[in-house]
Amino acid sequence: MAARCRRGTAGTVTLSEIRDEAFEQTIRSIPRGKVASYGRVAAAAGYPRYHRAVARLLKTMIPGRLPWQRVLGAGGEIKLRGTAAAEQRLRLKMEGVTFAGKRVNLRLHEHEF
DNA sequence: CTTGTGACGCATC
DNA sequence: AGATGCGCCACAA
Repeated sequence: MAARCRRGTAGTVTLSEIRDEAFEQTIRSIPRGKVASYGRVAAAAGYPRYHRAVARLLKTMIPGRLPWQRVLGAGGEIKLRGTAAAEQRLRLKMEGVTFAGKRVNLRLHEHEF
């Protein structure tokens, strides 16, 4: 997939856009019923230490095109607040993801990249 | 250029 | 379990 450059202003592709692209693909690679932490997604995409960038992406994209619900905090904890957290939890349960109280059973659902 | 803030992560208390 | 502190990166003011 190398013929998809040219975006942003005047055909330039920023590094952040490249990372976002990698993050998106990585998130999409998480199969149904599996989950991964922000840090794991970042590392799997080839950018360790960029976990915060992953969080920022998910927040900004506000996507219906990514399985955002499969991205959790380290330890399988949902890092959202209020209704959003409830929704994520519901969507995960619909996929068959089981919870141990407040957190996901990573032993069963953590995705290996 | 410096600060503050954030869907974060990890060690420590 | 909840609170703090430090590290990390991006971005707005």
